[in-house]
Amino acid sequence: MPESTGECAKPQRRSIGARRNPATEAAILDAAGDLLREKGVHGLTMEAVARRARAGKATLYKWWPSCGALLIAVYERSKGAHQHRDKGNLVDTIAEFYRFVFAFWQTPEGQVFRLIIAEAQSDKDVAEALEGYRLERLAALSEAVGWAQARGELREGVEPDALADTIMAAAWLRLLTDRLTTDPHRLARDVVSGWIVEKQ
Amino acid sequence: MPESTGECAKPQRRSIGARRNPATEAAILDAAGDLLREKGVHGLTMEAVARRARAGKATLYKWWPSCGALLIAVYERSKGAHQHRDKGNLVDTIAEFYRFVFAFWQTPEGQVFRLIIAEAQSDKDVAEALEGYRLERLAALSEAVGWAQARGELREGVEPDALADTIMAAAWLRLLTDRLTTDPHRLARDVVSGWIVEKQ
DNA sequence: TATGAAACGAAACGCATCGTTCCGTTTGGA
DNA sequence: TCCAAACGGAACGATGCGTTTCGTTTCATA
Repeated sequence: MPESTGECAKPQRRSIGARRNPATEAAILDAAGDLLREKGVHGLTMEAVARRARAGKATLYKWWPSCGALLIAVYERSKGAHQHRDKGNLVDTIAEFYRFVFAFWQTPEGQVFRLIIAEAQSDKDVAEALEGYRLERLAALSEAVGWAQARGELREGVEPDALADTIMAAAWLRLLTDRLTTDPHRLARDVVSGWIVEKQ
Repeated sequence: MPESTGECAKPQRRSIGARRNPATEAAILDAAGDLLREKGVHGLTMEAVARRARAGKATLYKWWPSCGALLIAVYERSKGAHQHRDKGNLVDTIAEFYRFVFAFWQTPEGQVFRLIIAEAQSDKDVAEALEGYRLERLAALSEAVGWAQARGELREGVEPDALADTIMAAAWLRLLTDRLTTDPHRLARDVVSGWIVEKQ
């Protein structure tokens, strides 16, 4: 008895002429995302994605040359970009940031991010995409730190970029070592409060 | 023409009776390490290791049930454990720590560590081994921070464990984002100096 | 001294995925 | 009108997977 290949009830797509079919792209990314959530990284194979999306493997390889490219595309579709808001003091601002990313990273969509980091350690293309995303988020975080600095909240000589790097490092370590249940506010205090000017 | 399978000139080993052959273990770990260095993670397959070590796959699977287990074993053989030494002040102590790990992580042996972190994101056994190692190193680092605290160097309320976590996070982030050339002393200052009591 | 147990290399098994290559169909754009 | 490009589908050989079987070697036990 042939094994079920998952949901294939969708009406089969066809070429819509000499141009890319958006429905195909969507179907493939949907399939890839589902497979990731259901079976983890090792379930994300080109074969399985093609089967599930009812797409030809040639089509898959044309647009996403590798498994890593597919991984990136899946993440790009669902990545959450935290909009930093100044909570009046740095600790609360960073705590809010930690609260957001920890919550997001615990969702099926967010779980993909840790796989991206992992894949980046051996896939140059993924590493490049990750680096771009990291710098983008670092800039946003650094800006938030800058608000505190402008307010005179920070000790002299503190560089927002360096502090933002440290803040981000703490978040990544929690993600990679399965500690996303860390209390966000306490972590923010442990990482940041040393750089705040002492109250008189 | 049959393709060369690498160095197989070694005299073939045999059973030495009803006990594990140390030469076999060494040959396999050597082969695994070489493959890792030469071809990266994707070059580390059970097939290739067995071929290179002139070992049976059954032997391989008996002692290392998975690729992850092999990865751990390779790392365990060569892992460097930094012996923290108090340099008189925390920044210098941590700078020395960063200097050591960055240098080690840039060696072929040390490069394996980033692969371990990557593998741990999808392999439970590797994650467990990594967590053990992390806690061990965290304890050592925390102890070094404790020296500074005992000396009265730290601001009140600083918890050595939390600070050590932050220090380690900064190191991991540099490893995972290819920034091991970061200046160790400057990084130590950026991460740690906020927690030092202000000089009068 | 005889026998069983365990480790070893080697070969083969069926299965899955790889990345590529064809094919026939569909349809937009020149 | 016709070429070009995208599409699904099927097949290709190659490779790794994890397991099994075989014949061997030698230690440990009886």
